[in-house]
Amino acid sequence: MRVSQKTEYALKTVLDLAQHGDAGVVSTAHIARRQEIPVKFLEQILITLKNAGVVGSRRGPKGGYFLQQSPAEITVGAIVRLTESRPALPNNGDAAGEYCPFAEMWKEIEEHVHDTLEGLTIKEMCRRIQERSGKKSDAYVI
Amino acid sequence: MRVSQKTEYALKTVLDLAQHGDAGVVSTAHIARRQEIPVKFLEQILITLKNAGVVGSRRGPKGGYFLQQSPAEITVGAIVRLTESRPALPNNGDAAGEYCPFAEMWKEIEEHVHDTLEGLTIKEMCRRIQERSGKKSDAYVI
DNA sequence: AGTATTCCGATAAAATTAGTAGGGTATAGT
DNA sequence: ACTATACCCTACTAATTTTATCGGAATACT
Repeated sequence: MRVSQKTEYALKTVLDLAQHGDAGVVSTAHIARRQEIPVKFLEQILITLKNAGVVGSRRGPKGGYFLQQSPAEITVGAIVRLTESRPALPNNGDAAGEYCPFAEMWKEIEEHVHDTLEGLTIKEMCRRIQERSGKKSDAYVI
Repeated sequence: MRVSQKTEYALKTVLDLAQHGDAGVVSTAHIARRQEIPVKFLEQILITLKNAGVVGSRRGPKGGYFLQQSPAEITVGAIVRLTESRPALPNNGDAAGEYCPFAEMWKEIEEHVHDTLEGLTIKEMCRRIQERSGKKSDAYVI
């Protein structure tokens, strides 16, 4: 039961764009350096995100990527669904007409995970970072 | 985000023992046939279960496996933990001192999944099967 | 023109999962 | 004691998935 590196990268990428995309676009190279993602791998991920309409792009010098939806609209679930394409949990259906109680169990868990991820937005993630850094500052101030 | 076939097999195996182990032991061959699990793969799984103390065994003719704990004591989580050994979710910790809000998110989800699986026993799974087959019977009776 | 950057397809390497092979070991029944 | 049965164990192989890498084409800015 695992989440792929690709998904983790995709999330960090969108978060990076939300945090550093204020003034225009952000280049692949910048994201890669900050989030420690292999450049070529990141390119693929960005293309995926672009095809899904999450980000937009501008080519050529001074080019780069930017969020095409607001951080408040982009849910974590939406990103995860893009990169975690395969059937999340065993759809080991009721083989041979047999009822399998585990299938039901997995389904319930899957739904809960889905709802949780769908309830978390990139904006919320940014807020949590703010919150954390805020607390840090307080400690220093005192 | 997936659960391995091995885990699914292990769960079905324990369930099979709970359902067919009333009168002594159940052989690998029987479990394999009923649950459609490759025999040699099943052997490995049973050894894992045995080493964990979930099942016991008797060798020789008329030998086989049996539950060493009561179905009410065996939780689904206990089985899953045996076969799903690797770190469940990316412990992509706070690399370079950076705070990562996703780590926290995954942790919360992981805990919920853990609690859910830990709250479900094999006995409960058996009950659900009973319940389901009971409803079926009712339909016929009427 | 020259350069920076996104775009795209193919391929390769690594890791994990799923399954096989083949023999070893204990035990029940004869 | 012999033999058949079934557990026990280690190693290996095959398939799949994940994680990249490579090389270049398209595009846009200066």
